[in-house]
Amino acid sequence: MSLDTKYRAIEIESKWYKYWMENNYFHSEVDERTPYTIVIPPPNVTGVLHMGHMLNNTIQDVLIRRARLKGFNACWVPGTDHASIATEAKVVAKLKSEGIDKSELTREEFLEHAWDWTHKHGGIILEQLKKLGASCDWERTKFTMDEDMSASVIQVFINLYQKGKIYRGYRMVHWDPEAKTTLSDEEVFYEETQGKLYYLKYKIEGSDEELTIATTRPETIFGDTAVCINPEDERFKHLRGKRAIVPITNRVVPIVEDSYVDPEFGTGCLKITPAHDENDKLIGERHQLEIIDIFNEDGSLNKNGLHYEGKDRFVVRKEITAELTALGLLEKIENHTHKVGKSERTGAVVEPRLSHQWFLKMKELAQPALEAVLNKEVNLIPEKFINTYRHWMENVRDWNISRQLWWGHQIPAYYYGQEKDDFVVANSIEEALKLAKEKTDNQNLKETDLTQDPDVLDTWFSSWLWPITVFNGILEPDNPEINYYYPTNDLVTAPEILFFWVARMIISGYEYRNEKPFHNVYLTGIVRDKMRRKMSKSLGNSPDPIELIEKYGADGVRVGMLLSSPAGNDLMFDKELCKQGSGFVNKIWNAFRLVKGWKVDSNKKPSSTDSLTIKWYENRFQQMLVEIENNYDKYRISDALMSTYKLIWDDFCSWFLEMIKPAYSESISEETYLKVIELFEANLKILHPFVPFVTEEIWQQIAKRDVSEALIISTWPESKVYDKKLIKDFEFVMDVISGIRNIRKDKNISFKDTLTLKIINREKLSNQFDGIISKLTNLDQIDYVTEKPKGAMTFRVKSNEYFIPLVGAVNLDEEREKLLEELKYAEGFLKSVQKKLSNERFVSGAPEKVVALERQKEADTLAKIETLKASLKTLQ
RNA sequence: GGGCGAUUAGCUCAGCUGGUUCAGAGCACCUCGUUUACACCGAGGGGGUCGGGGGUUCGAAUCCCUCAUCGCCCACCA
Repeated sequence: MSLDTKYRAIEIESKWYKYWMENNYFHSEVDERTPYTIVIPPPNVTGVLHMGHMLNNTIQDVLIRRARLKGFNACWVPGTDHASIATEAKVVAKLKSEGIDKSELTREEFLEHAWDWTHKHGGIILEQLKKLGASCDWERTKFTMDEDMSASVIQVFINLYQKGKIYRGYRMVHWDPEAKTTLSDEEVFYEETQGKLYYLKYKIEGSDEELTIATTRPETIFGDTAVCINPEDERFKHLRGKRAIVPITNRVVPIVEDSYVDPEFGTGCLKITPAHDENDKLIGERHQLEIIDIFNEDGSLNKNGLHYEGKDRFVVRKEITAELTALGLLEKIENHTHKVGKSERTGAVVEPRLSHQWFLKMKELAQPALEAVLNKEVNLIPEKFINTYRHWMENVRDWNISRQLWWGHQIPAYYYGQEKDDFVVANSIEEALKLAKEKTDNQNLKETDLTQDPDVLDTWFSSWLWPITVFNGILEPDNPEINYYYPTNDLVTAPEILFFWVARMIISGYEYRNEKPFHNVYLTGIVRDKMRRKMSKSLGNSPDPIELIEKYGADGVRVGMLLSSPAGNDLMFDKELCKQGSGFVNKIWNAFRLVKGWKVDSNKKPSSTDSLTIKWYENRFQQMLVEIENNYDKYRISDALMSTYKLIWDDFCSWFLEMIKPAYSESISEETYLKVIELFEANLKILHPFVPFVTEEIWQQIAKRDVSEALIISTWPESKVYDKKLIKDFEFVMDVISGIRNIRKDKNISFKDTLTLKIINREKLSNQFDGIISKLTNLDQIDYVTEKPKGAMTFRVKSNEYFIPLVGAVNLDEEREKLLEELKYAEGFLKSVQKKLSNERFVSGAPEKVVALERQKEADTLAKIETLKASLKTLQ
């Protein structure tokens, strides 16, 4: 049976994934082993896989597979997030396309549609993760709106309310007029926008004087309740205590003084619209100004907008300009670039809006979470994020947790009256009724007198509990699962959600478990295209991950993703990387094909060179293993991969297999063969986290394995001390081989023609390597000599000289030229070393070790120069 | 406006507390190659005054200052 030259990823990958699933290797139960836990950053339930997920989950899978091999009870909990705004927006859009408006539906009807949508599209992303090879414990799959998850969220809300951490406030919030909901600060992004500065004239009451005010938003004049000047500003001194007339509305408003006003900007006076600007609101509070809200929920003007009622804010901005011009109240318009806040979800320009919202007090809660990161209780990788984290946590503001949506966890507050405080917080209407009766002392209250707050909680208010709730640690804080798996080990996520999510999980961890949620946070970079643009659907520059997998194989894509993604650095993704990845997989496959094709002879005794070669690779493997482990320990996953890659490609394939493989039509001794297989298996183990499929395939082809012997659950190689001297000797040998190959190349001598090698062995390198050298360079003879032979090509390794006699092929001038060049370099080098050594201050100032090293260099170079000179002489 | 990190080969990046892992890796590039695992291969090779300038030091890619460019975070002046 012969194997394909090309590895066929698709069939093989689905075969093994199925096998792993059937045998439940991904599943974890509490047992006596040490746990190693990762909770997945739950993707949006109706989302599809993008490159960011690919990167993220590849890293998680590498970590979890390695932990599994290392004997930990590895548990990777998957799941999805209900993604309140994003999902609701999708459902609304879908309904709209069917001609249904959300406002026509009752809450219940809408939710039914939303659940339909969720069931239809939910979980697609998890199926895609399976294609990538993600070894999640699928039995543990969680959804943030599962019954127990929801109950946990509600319980936490009630608990925080009872602790006085949650309050209801009338605050200026970011309003998304398209989604008709509040946004948190984090959900708003600011974009540099070319806008205009409108100079409006306000008449002064009882005079002909006009006051010009610059504004970017002329449509908000309907909400103006004051005009403000700086008290220090001499120009407006005479206006103190007077009143101004707002254009169009002709409302008379006071002129107030506040140091907030920058006399340098615009005209030095400001119109105050407390309902629609955070700063204006603060000024309004200081001067007890009236608040006039002029907008509807969708960003159109309400009745306060007079004849503009019902028109969109941007339409009004245009039209009002015309009206103001007609009235002669528009002095001028200037271009003005400023940053405009937009909704991350819908892209709509955010409207500051006053409304009743629920808030979580953050200052105190954040304290332990801040300390945990500062004292490395929780490690951020890379560390550069600690600073940003600290900055944010020290300036944390109260968290607006209510959203004017239906899809999500409905806030468990029940209103029984019109007054501000006429509500109770409870986890059921029955309990709410009981509490309301107690609070009001009114035993006649009925359930129908109560209305639950229509708002739902911010999505992050459920995901901030994720590491706890996936193990049911809120409802049953002492259950064996949470006690065993929590705190989790590593969290792998994007730096963009460091504050949204990571910081808040740390906060809730300390609040509810009195313990961090994870030891380490690995922050990946953003996946960008070659032009450094963030990969996004709208730009259309993101490849479809599934297509990539189909083209390059999951193993290939995994390697491609990891080849260039140091923690915290953005990844410039290029399909070429996947090509390199699949090339690597193919290389491994072909190495197996080679070994598999050998004729094995049980009667043959292993040669001494074979034994030596095996000994070398065993030691080299150990040396590289140290490096690989080291990279993992520092979470340098790309480096760990690169070290593994080089070990397999260079050391194992290019050197080891070439050294060990039997000559054409010859057989290999069984003992040697078994050793090679053993080493191959060790390779497979360390490769497995990166390329799980091809390694399992080869593993299973090497021998018939029963279910308890699959590679995925085998054991990571043990670290042993290794022989450095042997490795050094082999490096030397490799240099010799390269030297011979160079001569073949220079002289255009085919590999088929044998050569004779003569050696002046000053380094006393053992002749036990001769077999290896002649095998890889096709020598017919090796002679140890003391005199340089005539008419030979030559090269040196350290002070050893190697000669290959070639009749008529040696060009003496060329040789001399080369030698002279080498000599020149050596002499220059010597000069620089000696200069250093003759510097009194170097010798006395530098550490002894360094000086000794320089002296060694000097001696070595001197010896080399001698050799070169001797060689030159023989050339004369 | 405030803070943080960057700038090393054509590209993506390593270079820890200043001195043989000090100028590196992978890819790309160029040359050569039907050596019977692999052209998703093999053997070679070119390529950087470590962003500019200054300083500290016997010695700087590495420490300090300064300028330039880029990126991120936070706040936001109408």
